[in-house]
Amino acid sequence: MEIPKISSAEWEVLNALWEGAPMSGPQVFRKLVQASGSRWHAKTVGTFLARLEQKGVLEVRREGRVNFYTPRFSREACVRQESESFLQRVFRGATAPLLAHFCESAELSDTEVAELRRLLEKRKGGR
Amino acid sequence: MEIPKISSAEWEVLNALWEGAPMSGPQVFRKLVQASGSRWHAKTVGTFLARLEQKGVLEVRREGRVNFYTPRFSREACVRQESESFLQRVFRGATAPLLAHFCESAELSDTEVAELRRLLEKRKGGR
DNA sequence: ACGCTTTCCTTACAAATGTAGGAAAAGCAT
DNA sequence: ATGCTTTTCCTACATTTGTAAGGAAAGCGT
Repeated sequence: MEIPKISSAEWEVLNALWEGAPMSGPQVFRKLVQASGSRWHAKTVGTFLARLEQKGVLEVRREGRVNFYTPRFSREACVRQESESFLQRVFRGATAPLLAHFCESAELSDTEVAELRRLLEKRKGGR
Repeated sequence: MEIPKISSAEWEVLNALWEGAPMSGPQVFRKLVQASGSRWHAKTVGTFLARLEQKGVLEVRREGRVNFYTPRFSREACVRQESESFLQRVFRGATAPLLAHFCESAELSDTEVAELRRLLEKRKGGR
């Protein structure tokens, strides 16, 4: 259940896979190009997929001569882990300043603001 | 004005320096031990300091045989840069889900909750 | 049956990162 | 003066990360 360290490039690959896994190498590659005009060569994406499998982050199912990859960990679990590490590293564990920072720097729609206020409301008085 | 990429270990060193720079190598080392029971050898901390200077992140003033280090960039500027990169990597640029995540996972005092609600309030209707 | 295309697997290599050790210089204690 | 201590500077080395190239195998078109 230990989630290995996921590098920056690997996050992009995973982000592609979390919407729409299982995907083959070329599918992931095309998705990355589509989604974010990926700067990587198809071969490079292949390397990332192989490494993620090595690390145990992806599961591979072979179909004919094609590999299909699926994340072994949920996006939520990975987000949780990475967020915790970010919180410690950059905000020394203090969540309130982190929230303040993103509240101030962000573009938020009125709807989003309302939603967040509701979330905070709920915690009122709860630990 | 370009802030170089700062690694995880380097962040810890910088965090020490931002409270109480300028500091000598040994001072930083002791602070890290004190503050977070640092796992690093004094030599290791020395390497980090040297690298940060190489990268142009720290300024050195020599006093006798001792080096005193000071960050060249404000904590705020570095936090801004790192936060942006985290936002893109993990939340694909969507601030609202990020806020929601930390709102839910955090321990927040009533005072902090109130403060944050005030921050959100202020943005109501503003971009 | 033969070559083109696709997909994978193996290997490569430079830069960044974590983790120090050893030597050198310089001051302190005696 | 001499040796112990402190602090820096240079060097080292394994691992991880970014970035692919080259060759192999297998299916497709003719």
